[in-house]
Amino acid sequence: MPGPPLPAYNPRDYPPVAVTVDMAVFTIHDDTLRVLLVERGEEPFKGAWALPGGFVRPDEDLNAAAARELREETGVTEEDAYLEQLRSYGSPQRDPRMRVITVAYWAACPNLAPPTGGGDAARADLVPVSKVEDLSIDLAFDHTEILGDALERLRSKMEYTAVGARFCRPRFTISELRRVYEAAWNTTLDPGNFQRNVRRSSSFKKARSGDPPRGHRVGRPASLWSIRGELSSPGRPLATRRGPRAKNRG
Amino acid sequence: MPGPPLPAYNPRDYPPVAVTVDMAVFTIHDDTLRVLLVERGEEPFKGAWALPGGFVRPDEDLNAAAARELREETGVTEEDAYLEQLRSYGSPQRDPRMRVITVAYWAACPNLAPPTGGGDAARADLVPVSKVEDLSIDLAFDHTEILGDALERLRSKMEYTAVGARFCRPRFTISELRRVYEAAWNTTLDPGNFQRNVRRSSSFKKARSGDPPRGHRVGRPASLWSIRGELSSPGRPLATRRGPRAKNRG
DNA sequence: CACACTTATTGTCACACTGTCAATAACCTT
DNA sequence: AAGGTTATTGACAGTGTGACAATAAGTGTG
Repeated sequence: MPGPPLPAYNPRDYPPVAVTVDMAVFTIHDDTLRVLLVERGEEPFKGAWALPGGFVRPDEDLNAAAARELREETGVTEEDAYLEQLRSYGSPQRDPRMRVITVAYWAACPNLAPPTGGGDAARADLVPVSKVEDLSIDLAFDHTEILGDALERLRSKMEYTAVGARFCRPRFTISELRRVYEAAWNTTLDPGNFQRNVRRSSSFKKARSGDPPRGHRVGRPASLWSIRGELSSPGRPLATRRGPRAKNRG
Repeated sequence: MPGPPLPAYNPRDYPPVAVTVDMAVFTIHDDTLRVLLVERGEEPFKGAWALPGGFVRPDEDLNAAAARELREETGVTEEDAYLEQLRSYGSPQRDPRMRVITVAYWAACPNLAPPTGGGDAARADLVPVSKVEDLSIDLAFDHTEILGDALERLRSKMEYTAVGARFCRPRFTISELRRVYEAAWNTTLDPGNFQRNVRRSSSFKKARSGDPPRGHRVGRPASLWSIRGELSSPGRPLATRRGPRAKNRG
């Protein structure tokens, strides 16, 4: 927009910095909140699990880089998932090779399929987040911290937005949604109260009809719901998170 | 931590990227939420207002860079203010000179003094955020967007943390705190209800005694309060934000 | 000093929202 | 048709909230 010719910066005037994007891709599998991890093939941290990520390309927007990583790693397009920037991490020693500043993103994907080990040389897996939270698995670089921050953001965002529904397919039952919350918060929620809150929330609407939700068909069939508009809408919480591990019933 | 020698990256293998820190420094002055802006002395956007900021130094952590900028611009040390990373902005064209990725921070400062125009060549001022929100002032680069995001974060964080108190001195009256909320949310809050909520919140405690709060002494003198522990504590909201501009009374 | 005025603080009250738990509905299996 | 399972709706007590009234404790004035 500005008119006059600009003095170009000489890149060598500035210390070399690399900028990467790292992604915490979450999904619910087997009623468990999981994150996609890849095994590092090279030093440093060769053999350790890490969040998928890569360099931001010269003319690529940060969101575009994150969306590209998500697509490359999972095949999931930006349409089908919820993608949000978390924050950046830039401790001078976080990568022993050079100064690397990483912009962390997190994503919520509907029922992601566990990666087939066959494809790449790089192993990838959907790991229950509890394995990282209880330190059974130690991630490369500062990825344990990043994942912790991403989890905190995910869980808290589920309290006051409808983002939890992005773990479900476009049409879902209220029970499916409740199980998402139970998995993410590692808790148990009262079905009646949850039903009441979803029904009252302006973020959801009952689907006109729709396919019956497949699966083991037992009990009264549930009606299908979908997200109304953009999920940014606040509204009341669908449930309140007590402690990270509190149980209501059972 | 890893043992084997590492292949050093050749910086020239990666496109030149500069990493900066930009700060939205907020304070309350004249019962108005204001942000510190500086006037640009060079192209691009010469003469336009911009958020203060600068390059991240080679061996400097991001938070350290933000704290340094805060100190350089305001003299306020990290101790006296609340400082938090917002997010990063990296659109390829956001700076016409070269690829610049900026990590945005925001800060809440207690009663910052308006900069004395005398010192630097660079002019600086505490501008009411409304001037930027209603587009009376157009900021350089993508700083209008950054400031908008920072405002949203500040306002929403005030809902469920005690961060508003960081705009006050260590000891403050409940009314002072209420006026902070009223300025930040551009609204009016019921003094009785606000009092009740502060009293019930675990984030505050009544100061043993303390100096009387100076100023125009009229009306019943108020008792002094301070923050208890770290303000991250959730607790109930001190007030609920209706619309960005809703009024309760008056 | 009593009075008017201002801000702080405490109470009241109706109403909305929440969690607990019971009752009904609708389907599947035997 | 009976029993089992999940979905959905209700009933109820307890708690938090907004609106607003009442009281407390100063300041400044005639």
